[in-house]
Amino acid sequence: MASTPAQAQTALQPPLTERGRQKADRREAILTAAARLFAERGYAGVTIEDLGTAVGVSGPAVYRHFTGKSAVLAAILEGASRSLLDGAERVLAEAPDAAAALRSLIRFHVDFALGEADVIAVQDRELEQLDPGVRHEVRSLQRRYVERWVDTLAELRPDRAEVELRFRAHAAFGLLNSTPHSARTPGRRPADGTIRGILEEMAWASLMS
Amino acid sequence: MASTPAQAQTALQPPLTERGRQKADRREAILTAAARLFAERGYAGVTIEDLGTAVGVSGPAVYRHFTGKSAVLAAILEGASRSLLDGAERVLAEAPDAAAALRSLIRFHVDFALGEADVIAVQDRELEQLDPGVRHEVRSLQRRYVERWVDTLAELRPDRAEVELRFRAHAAFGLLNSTPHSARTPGRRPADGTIRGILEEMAWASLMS
DNA sequence: ATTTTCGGTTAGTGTTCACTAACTCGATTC
DNA sequence: GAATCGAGTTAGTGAACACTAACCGAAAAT
Repeated sequence: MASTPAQAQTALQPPLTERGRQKADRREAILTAAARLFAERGYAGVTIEDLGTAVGVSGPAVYRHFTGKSAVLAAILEGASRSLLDGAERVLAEAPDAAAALRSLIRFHVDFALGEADVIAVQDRELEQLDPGVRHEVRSLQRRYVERWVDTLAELRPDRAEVELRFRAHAAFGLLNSTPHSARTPGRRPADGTIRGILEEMAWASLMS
Repeated sequence: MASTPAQAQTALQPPLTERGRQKADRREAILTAAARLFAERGYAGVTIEDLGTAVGVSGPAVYRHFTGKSAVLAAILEGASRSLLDGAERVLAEAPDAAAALRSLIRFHVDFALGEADVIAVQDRELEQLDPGVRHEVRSLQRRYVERWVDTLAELRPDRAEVELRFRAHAAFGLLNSTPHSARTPGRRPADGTIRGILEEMAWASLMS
């Protein structure tokens, strides 16, 4: 998951002490383990005890890092949507034209979906489990991410209505986010390098068709 | 529990009596309501009491129709995967050539995804919650459905490896099944007729690119 | 007309689980 | 070196919930 988006949950000023660093590490470990477990068994199928055990502490120790189970989910989803938006903006800033921009957006999203498959699976499935406040925040970040795609698409296809472009972007996300799903099914897949190319090709073709 | 893999949903011999018909109706009502609720709040977020209330009875009456909560989910997912497979076979039997077959498969899947959005959402998300026996059965049905797509694609693109075609089919399902997801987000969408055309176009373009 | 069947009811029961309480002990601070 | 802090521990606690028990009354079977 990396990035630790902005301020979010890590203390405003992480004290540079030994204990402070270990605490930050453990927090990160919990988030990684939680993403994997939530992706595998669903948010409701994972207990606080499971989260602790997964990082070598037991049960209530998790409350030293998060105010509750839903806060863990919130941190994962908020981090993911923030990373996505940040990445899109970084990518767009460097693109010389709209065609290159779309190519880069697709490539970035493919990288994210393959690299953070657990997080993607959780984001797709457990949005409704969030507390209303955080859910609204995550939705807002996601909406802004989509708008970056729509703006880019609008440059390439000014003939199409914005609602259609938005709809197409969502469909493309469904396509690109399919790997975390099918990764769970035990079917054989092409090699990782090959997958990347296929996904990029399919996404481009579907969006520009 | 459950462990009624085969005959499952419709009774072996639906007795033509009054009570028998009412029972079948109620069973169907529970399944419909359950699909909607599971799609909205997730399998674990719905109680047996909720299921009863949704059809006007209360709580334990559901056990007169299903052996337990997981049996309700099993009936939904088994019914869905069976409908999909049956539909694909019906459609393929009538197609004059591979191109028409793929067009029909896509159209059929779009219809299903738009018509049974709740079921699709549940199938995507709650497969892991099934008891192992039923999960295996559903997986098997899904696999056979995918194979229909792969066989059709293989006729059209004999140059491509089967693993690639299978992977592309999965990605296309992600694209086509995105509407039940985005239906939940409150973004404005194109009219229903328009959606159909766009999805078909995108799916075709991505598969054949 | 009598008996049986069965879909419904309300009232438990046992378990699981998020979260809290009280305490421990090494690292940090003074 | 003494005082404090805070991340960890184990032992509850209370609520939610899947499922069972016991009963009821109308439809179905005899």
